Amino acid sequence: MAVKQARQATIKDIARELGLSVATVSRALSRPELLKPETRERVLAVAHRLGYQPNLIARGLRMQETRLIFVVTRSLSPFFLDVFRGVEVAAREFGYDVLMGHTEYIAEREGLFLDQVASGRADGVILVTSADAVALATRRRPMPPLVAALEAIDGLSVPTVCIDHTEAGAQAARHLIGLGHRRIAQIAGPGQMSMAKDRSEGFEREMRRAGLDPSAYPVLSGDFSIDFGEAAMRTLLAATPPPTAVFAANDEMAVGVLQAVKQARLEIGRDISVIGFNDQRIASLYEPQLTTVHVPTAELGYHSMRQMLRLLRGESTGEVIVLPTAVVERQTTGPAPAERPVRARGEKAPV
Amino acid sequence: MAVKQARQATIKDIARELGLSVATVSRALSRPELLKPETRERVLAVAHRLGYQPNLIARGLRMQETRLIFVVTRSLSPFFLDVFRGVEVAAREFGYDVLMGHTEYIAEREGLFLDQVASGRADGVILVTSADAVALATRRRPMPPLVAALEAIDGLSVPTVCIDHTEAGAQAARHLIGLGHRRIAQIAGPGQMSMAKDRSEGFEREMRRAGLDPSAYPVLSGDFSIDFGEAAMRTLLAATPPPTAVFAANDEMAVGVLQAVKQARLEIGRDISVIGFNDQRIASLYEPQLTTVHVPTAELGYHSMRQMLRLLRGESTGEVIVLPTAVVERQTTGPAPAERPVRARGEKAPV
DNA sequence: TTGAAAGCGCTAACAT
DNA sequence: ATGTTAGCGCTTTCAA
Repeated sequence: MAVKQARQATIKDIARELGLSVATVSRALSRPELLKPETRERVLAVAHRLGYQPNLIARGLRMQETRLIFVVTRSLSPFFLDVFRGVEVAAREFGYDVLMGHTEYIAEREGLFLDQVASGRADGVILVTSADAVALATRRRPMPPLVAALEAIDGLSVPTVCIDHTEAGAQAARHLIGLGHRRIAQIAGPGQMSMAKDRSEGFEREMRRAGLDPSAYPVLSGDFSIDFGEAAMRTLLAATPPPTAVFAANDEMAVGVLQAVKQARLEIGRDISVIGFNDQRIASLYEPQLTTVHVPTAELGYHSMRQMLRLLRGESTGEVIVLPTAVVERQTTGPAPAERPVRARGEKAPV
Repeated sequence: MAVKQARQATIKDIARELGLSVATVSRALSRPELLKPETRERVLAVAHRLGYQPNLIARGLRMQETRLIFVVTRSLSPFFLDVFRGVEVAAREFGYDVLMGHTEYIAEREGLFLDQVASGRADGVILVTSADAVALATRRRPMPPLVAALEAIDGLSVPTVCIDHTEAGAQAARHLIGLGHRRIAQIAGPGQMSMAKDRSEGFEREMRRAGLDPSAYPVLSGDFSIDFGEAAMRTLLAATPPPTAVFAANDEMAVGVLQAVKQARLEIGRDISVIGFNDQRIASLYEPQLTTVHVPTAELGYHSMRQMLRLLRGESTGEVIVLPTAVVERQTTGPAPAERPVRARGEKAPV
């Protein structure tokens, strides 16, 4: 007696089996208080026996909502994972599901995720760092619920949860300058990313304020990879005189810098100070432990989801939340080394 | 003239605008060859102008498929990310989408993802490491399309793409033994994870084969974290005599081991050899670079997705694909240190 | 080549 | 307290 049971049970199956209407079965599942307890029990029992699972597609079609949010990142680095975890916490609090997708730095794939929302697969997307606002907004009517995390999307006014990248860059500079460094180089992020530019600008602004020339060393623009950091540092080390301190726009590049410094047999934190950005796990894991600008990743995610929820309820528009950053001082930065005196501008050489 | 355009356009809107039936519009979009070219063009033009996006929910309801696959992992470690990337490659080749979710080691959350499939949100799930087969299979009728990646699911016969964890453990042991080590300790993975047990067993089997006692040192069962590895190693270092080589069941614990060795001011690769497992990025990044058992993560993902596709077409059942592993020798293992001679069993002491 | 109509599984008015 | 009915947006017979 091969019982054919290949199909998922539906409320119709349950209704038929009990001689009830589908409406009653639906109510038993979603608004049990409306039913006579006995009926409710009977329905639930059969539902359980049949292994019933509500068809969320059908429900979504009817309700016009999925209670699903997509988190879209550019890559799958551990950094974004931390943001995602924060999103999840908030999502779970409010009965939403979250799934993660990534674009591999292909700008148009951001749009594809938005289309998924337009297609009813999710209620909204949290975009952690966006590439191309113009392409995003164009040809998308209406614009699906969208919140920007980590950085604002240029030219697009959507709820945003970010950090002040400019100020964070300035913090890095102040740390180094406060330690007495004057020959300071920076390794920036990708030139097209506005958050990379902001960090860079904040950094340079602070250098100028301290009377230093931010272009004394070439500002190398990297791809956030360890390899790039290493190569860049080799270049910087070849300068005469070499810098005594380096700011790398993320921790991975900073690790590359450290590798190069080690290879050059210089002492980290003494001959050369290095500060990173993000405070990823590798920062405290690497040896020596990396001084870096802490970014509250999980909080970024958490508040992004909260904003999304508000947006979905029609409560919020274009609001910007800025989370604080701070330098975490560990082992890779120290006082500027004593040196044969280098003249500051306008200062006279001793006789 | 505030144009109200809050709703996504539907085929109905397009049909109305052109005085066509929804059927024709639908065909223009999905089976254009059936239409008079001119009509097709008109439909496409309006669709484009209205920013039309097909409602995948509705289509899914009708077609009973989503072309979406969930990849479910226990945690969001970089290791699983690599597997996910492999899945994506295969998915894209065949016009599927993939989204990633994780269970935070909560066994029942695996079931929730399966329920999502039963609920029509996705066509199947690729489970990268499963906790509880029994709970998984119970009360789920019919069983949604499922493939196991990385390890087989005990007691559940589903398509599987894995490595031979037992053999991989044996490879680690052979490497150490081949280097002349005889005082070898191991730090195993979580006791409930069968893949952890398998690695452990393979390792011990090989030790016995070489006449060594695998329980000479306590086998510590950890949670795959760096901290555990470090603590475990401190324990092992306190033994007299301490081991000259250690096998850690993943790279993170191995890194913890290395930290402890450094703190003890012993030389890695000379006083103590350490071998890890997985060959994650940190393995080649850490200093010194970690010798480890390479696991083909991306391939694991890629083939899992291929299996899923086959399963969805009704082509495959219970097939198991085993991918090869191999020791990658780097800097943390070396010849066993010369020592005051320790007698092998039955060997006479010199007079 | 196109249209009418049914139906995927569910929920919510609106009856009763 | 429960049933009837319409409809979410789409695809697909079946007819014309």
